[in-house]
Amino acid sequence: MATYLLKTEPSDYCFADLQKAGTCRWDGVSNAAALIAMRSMRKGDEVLVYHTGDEKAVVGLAKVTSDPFEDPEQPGKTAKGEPKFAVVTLAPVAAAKSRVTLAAIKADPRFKEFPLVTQGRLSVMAVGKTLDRLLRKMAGLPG
DNA sequence: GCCAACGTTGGC
DNA sequence: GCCAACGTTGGC
Repeated sequence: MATYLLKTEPSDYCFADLQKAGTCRWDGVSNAAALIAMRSMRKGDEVLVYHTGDEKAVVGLAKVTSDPFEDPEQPGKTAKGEPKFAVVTLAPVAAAKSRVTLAAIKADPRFKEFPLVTQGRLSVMAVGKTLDRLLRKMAGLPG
């Protein structure tokens, strides 16, 4: 089971909205690198939710409740037959007991190659096992 | 197919 | 509000 990190602008769609709704379809991803990560997700994977804007912190954990599928609003396949604009559905797992800020992540040398730091504009990325464990520990999230 | 111009994102 | 980074678009 893999873990990913998803960025969102909290004024647009925040972790609290997901907790309130109980489920959501994570769409709107159009960046090529981010879509590759979306397509590699599988049902049962987990995602750390990161808020950009004023918060700039990991705020919660959610579960991927579907395999990637075509965005009904933008259907289409890639040359490989994968969904062009891949989306998944999510369900909330837990809010972070302690939000892990971007500043804290940047201050820790173990994150120096983490895409959140090195590729500021990437909105969906896989999180390796080591950093996943570390982030969950820092956030007070279940492992 | 290359490259310049432009737009968008996100941190400061 | 500004600026840097980077992706995308459009002309050639």
